[in-house]
Amino acid sequence: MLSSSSFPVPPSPAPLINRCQTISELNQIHAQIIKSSRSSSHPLILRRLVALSPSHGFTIHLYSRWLSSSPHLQTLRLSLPSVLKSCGRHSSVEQAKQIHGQILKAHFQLDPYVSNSLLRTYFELGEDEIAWRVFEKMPQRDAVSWNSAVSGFVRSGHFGFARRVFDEMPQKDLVSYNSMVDGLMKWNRCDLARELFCSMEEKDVVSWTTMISGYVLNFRPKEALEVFREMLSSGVEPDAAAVVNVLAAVADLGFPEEGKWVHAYLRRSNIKLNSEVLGSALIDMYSKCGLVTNAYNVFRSVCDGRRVGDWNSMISGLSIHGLGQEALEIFEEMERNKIQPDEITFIAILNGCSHSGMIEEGLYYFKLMKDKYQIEPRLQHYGCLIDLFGRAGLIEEAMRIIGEAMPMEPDAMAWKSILSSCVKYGLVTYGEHAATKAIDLAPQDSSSYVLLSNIYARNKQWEDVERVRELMREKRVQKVPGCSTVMIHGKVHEFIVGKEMGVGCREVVLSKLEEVISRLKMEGYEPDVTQVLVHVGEGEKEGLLSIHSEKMAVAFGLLNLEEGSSIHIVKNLRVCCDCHSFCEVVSKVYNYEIVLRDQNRFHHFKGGSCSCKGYW
DNA sequence: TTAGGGTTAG
Repeated sequence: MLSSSSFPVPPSPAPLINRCQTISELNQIHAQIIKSSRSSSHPLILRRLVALSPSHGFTIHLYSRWLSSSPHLQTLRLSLPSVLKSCGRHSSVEQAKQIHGQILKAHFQLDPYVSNSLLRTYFELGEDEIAWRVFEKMPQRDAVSWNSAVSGFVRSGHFGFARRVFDEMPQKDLVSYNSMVDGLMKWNRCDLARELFCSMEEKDVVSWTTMISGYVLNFRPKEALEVFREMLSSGVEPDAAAVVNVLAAVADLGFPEEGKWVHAYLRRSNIKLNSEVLGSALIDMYSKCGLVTNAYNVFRSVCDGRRVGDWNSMISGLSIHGLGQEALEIFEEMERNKIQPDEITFIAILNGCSHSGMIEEGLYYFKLMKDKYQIEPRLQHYGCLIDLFGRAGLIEEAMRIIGEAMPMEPDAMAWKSILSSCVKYGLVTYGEHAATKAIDLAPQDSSSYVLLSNIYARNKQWEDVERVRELMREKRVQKVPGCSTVMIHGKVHEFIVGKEMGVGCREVVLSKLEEVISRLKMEGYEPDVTQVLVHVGEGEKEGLLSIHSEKMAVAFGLLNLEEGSSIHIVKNLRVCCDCHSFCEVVSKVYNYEIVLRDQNRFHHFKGGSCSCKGYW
């Protein structure tokens, strides 16, 4: 450790302060500054302190100490934004109000620089009404004040107010437009956002990134990529934030071609690859596109092993590929390297355990999280435990988590997790109970109804199946149609249940499928006709089942790709049992590898078996 | 330097 005397304070200590990476480094410089009684450096110290995000208590302590030494007004003025920022970040409403009082006492409310910080802090604390009063009472509003009000209301979800402030603004600049476009996107109004964006005379990298992230947010990754291409041709150079969003769009789509191109673009660009979150975005993109080896290579080469997010992305990537053991090894390496795991790390770990059927390990890490790392398990962690037991068929243990172990009320997701395990193991009574709870909590979510009706159908309770259908009609719940996409020679083809394909395409695909199914039957494949929502004649049912979107995608792949190659499919819902065994047999009989990403995870079918080993 | 876009999550 360096002694404080080895840090002579230069004429301007700013560069030294900003270079501090740890609180103790900062403390040493602080000691020097106090000795040289250069109190004008206090605001810089405070700003760096907040950037290093220590405890809020420490920030307040330091600030109060300065306050009691009656600093110059200018010193106080420059310190206020940092202290307020800390209050906002640590949800300290009372402290913020106290500082508000001090501001009024010193008449700083006349100063937009100070009032704007106050405004932002109240929005961040969820105190919209106070924020609005501060805004209304401001004797002088500058561009920052107006823009803070717009973005404050956008963030808090009061879009109506954001629009009003935006419309009333005396002068709009780029920041105002970008905030408004962002608000429209967050409010799911892609069309209006696009319109406003197009009307802008000047667009900077933030404007383009706002559009890209907005489309990603609204589950429209294709449009996000189109905007990125437009951006490149318009001559605006992307930065790290832009690329992170583009990678998120590629990860959503699930086909790596575009992602590889973005990665190559990054290497050529001036963007620093190991900066901030780019590494974890790349890892995530490769894992979600099925290339977990590429993800691993990025993790080893691009990332420096210091950011918890990189580790989390890697663990989560291995987990969704069913590589639970490998995920645990990465976690152990993380512990050896003294990287502090966070709550996301444990969600990824627990998810990995549940996708690999590792019950003992899952329970061990759940305990480790609480005991060693003092991370209080949240709803999501309990959800993972429920999933862990449920997937393994241990429904009673899963129910015990809900009934006894967790201190909070289960959400719809927890009940749906129980429900889908009941479908898998044919447990009608538990399934009915879980479905009732899930529907209660999320009445518009069609999946609970569909799962319940599948349990009944499997048990041949056709009247109950009809009852569920009636309930759906009553509540106007629309079933989400299954959709599978497959990439053939660089072009994405989409198959949606109940939606017409291109002219002639349907006939070709269906006749191929028919041929495939009859060949598979000779190899022992028996279509499982129980997972159909509608009760119809046996022959008809088989027909309905055969058009699940992933089957069409497989048939299309067989038609267009050479034997021995890999068919890469992305599906929006969870794969059903029948399609799962269909893919298994296809991979053996036809000698194709099938890589299928469903709603939850990856299935790699090869030589008649699947990497998920039945855990999905 | 008080205002706008940023990864990992059952």
